[in-house]
Amino acid sequence: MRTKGKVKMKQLEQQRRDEILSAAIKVFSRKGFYLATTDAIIKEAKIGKGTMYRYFKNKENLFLEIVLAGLDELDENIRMATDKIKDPIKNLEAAVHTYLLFFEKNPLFLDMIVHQQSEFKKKVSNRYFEHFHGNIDKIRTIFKNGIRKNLIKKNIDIDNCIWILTGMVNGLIFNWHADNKKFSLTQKASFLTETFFYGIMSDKKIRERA
Amino acid sequence: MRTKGKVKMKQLEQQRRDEILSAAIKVFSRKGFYLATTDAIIKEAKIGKGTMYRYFKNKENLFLEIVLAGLDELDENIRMATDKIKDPIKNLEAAVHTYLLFFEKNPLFLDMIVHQQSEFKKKVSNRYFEHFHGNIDKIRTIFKNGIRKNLIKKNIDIDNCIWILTGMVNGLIFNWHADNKKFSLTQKASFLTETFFYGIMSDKKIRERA
Amino acid sequence: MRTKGKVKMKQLEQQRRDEILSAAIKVFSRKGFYLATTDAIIKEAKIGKGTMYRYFKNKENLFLEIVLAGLDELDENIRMATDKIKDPIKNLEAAVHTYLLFFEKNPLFLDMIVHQQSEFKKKVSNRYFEHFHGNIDKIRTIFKNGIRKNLIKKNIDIDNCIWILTGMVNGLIFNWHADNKKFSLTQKASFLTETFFYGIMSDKKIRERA
Amino acid sequence: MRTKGKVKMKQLEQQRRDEILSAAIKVFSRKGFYLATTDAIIKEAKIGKGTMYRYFKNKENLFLEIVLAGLDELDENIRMATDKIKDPIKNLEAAVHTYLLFFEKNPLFLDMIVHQQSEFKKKVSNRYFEHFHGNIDKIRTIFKNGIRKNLIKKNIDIDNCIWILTGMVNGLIFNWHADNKKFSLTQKASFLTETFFYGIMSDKKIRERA
DNA sequence: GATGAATGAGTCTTCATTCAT
DNA sequence: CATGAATGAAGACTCATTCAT
Repeated sequence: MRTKGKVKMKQLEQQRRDEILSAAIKVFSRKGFYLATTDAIIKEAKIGKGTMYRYFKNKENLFLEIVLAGLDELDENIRMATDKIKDPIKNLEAAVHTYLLFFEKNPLFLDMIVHQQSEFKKKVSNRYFEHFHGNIDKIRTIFKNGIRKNLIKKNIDIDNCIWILTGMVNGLIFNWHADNKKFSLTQKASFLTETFFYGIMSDKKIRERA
Repeated sequence: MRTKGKVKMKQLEQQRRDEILSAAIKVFSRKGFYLATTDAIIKEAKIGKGTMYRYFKNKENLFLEIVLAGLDELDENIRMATDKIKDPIKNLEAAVHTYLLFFEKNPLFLDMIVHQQSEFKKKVSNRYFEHFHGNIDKIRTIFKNGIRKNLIKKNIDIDNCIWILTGMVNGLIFNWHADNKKFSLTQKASFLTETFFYGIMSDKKIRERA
Repeated sequence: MRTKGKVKMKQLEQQRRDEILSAAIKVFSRKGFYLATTDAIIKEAKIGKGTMYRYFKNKENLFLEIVLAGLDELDENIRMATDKIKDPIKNLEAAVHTYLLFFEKNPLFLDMIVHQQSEFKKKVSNRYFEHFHGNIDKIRTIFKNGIRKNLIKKNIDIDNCIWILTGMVNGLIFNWHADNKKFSLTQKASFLTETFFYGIMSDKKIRERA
Repeated sequence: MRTKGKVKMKQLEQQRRDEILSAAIKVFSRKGFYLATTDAIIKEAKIGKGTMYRYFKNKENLFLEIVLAGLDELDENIRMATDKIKDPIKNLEAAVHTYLLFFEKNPLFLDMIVHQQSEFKKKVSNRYFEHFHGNIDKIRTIFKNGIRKNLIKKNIDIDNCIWILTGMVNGLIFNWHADNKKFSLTQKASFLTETFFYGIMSDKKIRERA
């Protein structure tokens, strides 16, 4: 009985915690950390100011807990998805799929991490993608030429190619930044394009496939 | 005469502008937008508060001008580097190289865009890269297996492979986010790994190379 | 029976009250009124928040009750100690002794009344007693001179003298403050030193003693 | 010219500082440290919130500066008043007089240090001085008896005596508290009354005076 | 044109008090 | 009756922006 009561309490507390976390994710993803106000969070969670501080030490901790919990879940998802797969290729495929799936299923989580500010961001990113889209047309033309000249696979989806290539490049930069710029970006450039063009598979494997 | 005077003024003004921009880049890259104070910027630029507001409407505008000027320069660099190159493959290679070179030469610019906060960021990113590095060991093992089984090119640099793969994945996600999540992430997954493994080149081209 | 039950309840209630008071004294004396939190008090008393508010209207009342109870006890002690003593001198001596004894036995009670804050207080009082102790050395020298010149009793304890003198002065000020500054401080100055030097006894009494 | 300008600026700054200090003294003395709000202080000083924080790091620092400046002034006053006085008795008399004069001239300063809260304090101190005044009548009677029995000087002002005695006692307690209760209160009791009754002067000096 | 003192709206955070369980 | 989760009023402090000199 007593145990039950305690469990019930814990459940209620856990539920309340989750409600706050859920509200915080919404607000953080909409506004980013700095523009998200505690007022907005408690209003979203429909609780009083003090309640938020009962469950979380402060705004920063609340944010951190969300991020860390997300990363833990992502870890666990990948671990489970790849645990039993012996074939290295399939293992990587599964990991990549799970990783992407996580962000697809938790779009707010990604927003939270990347977001800076709604209005502010728009101004930057609008202009940023003006820039990108302008170039993308050029890149598209280049790919078309490559295909026409039979350099590139015929039935390939050009837009996919572009996503992948720009993803590779931006991702490399992001990794470089996150790794405190320890390696040289440009030294990786040729390897990057080499991989993009020819992949990483061995000749034998390629021949087998053919 | 008057024109000359005006030009001189303009030059001085331009110089003053550049000094402020330079100071702002330093501060923004160190602290991120929200933790960078106007006080820190004017102190770095050795000017008065009012002067900053003579040259830039407000803090946000100052930040935007830096970003947009950077993007313009990047655009121009790529345009110049690729202008005369007809071969699509070489064109892409040049573009990628120039793109990476820009961020390598302007590390503060990247910091400015990505940065959140020194201490705060550390807490998130430490944990974030714990997560990453833990997984990277696993991935490394997988690659070794792939090489041992003659699935993957023998002399490949595994760490480069990992940088490229994680870069592809994170970059795809970043593009997806920046593009307002219009496409499905997981639907790109198989194409991503396919490209990573086999590249985008046509069989003919591959044979020629061989 | 019912009466007995009630009495029992009353006893329990009284005991509970005393426990709360005792806990509150500890916390108030450690932290002072404003920095003492109700949380700290109920934790010290090992009771719930609501219970405290059952027994005391609010934090202020709890504090007041402690002070007033203390003063009542002090009154009672003095009354009992002096009740039967007819000789005015001895009566005063007994009263003073009892008064001092009370604070000596209830150091927390004094802390409660005087305390401001731990850290904060330290900053003030450190500096305050720097000031005092610096002067005390000077005063000590003066007393030594007085003794050497046979102005002051030979076997007197100089430090005691200083305690008494500074006590007289600070106490006068404290009384003046507590009495809403109705009298003139400096007009009391000469009477103060006169008393300190020659006491209040009549010449006859002094001669008798000699 | 430039020097003058700078001096003028410094003067203006100093003046502004003094205005804030003056306003803060008023508010702190009325309300005590904890109940004094920064809002009340800036309202009293007729300045904006930020201005206060331009001149003082925070509320605590503002308070401390006032106290420490007061103590420094007090020190200096005493030093000047006693500097040239060789006679130990007269030196002490001068010091006591100057000390009391300082608090008489700066009643708000004393309030600031001693104050706790307006309304709150009243409740305590009303009751506290009920207690005192009740006893004071008793003490007055005792003194009258002492005079009637020719134990105490005939023309003495009884109320002065009481002020001095209670001042001695409370002051001793205050010193004891401030000195972290290192000595025994009651052991000082007999010395206290002895001094109160007979003073500290040598027999020779007393005889001379007679 | 340059300066930096002044401003006050806007934030986070605390804590006494209440009241449903 | 006891409890402690919930509340929100209140307060300290920051910092982008303005404007008199």
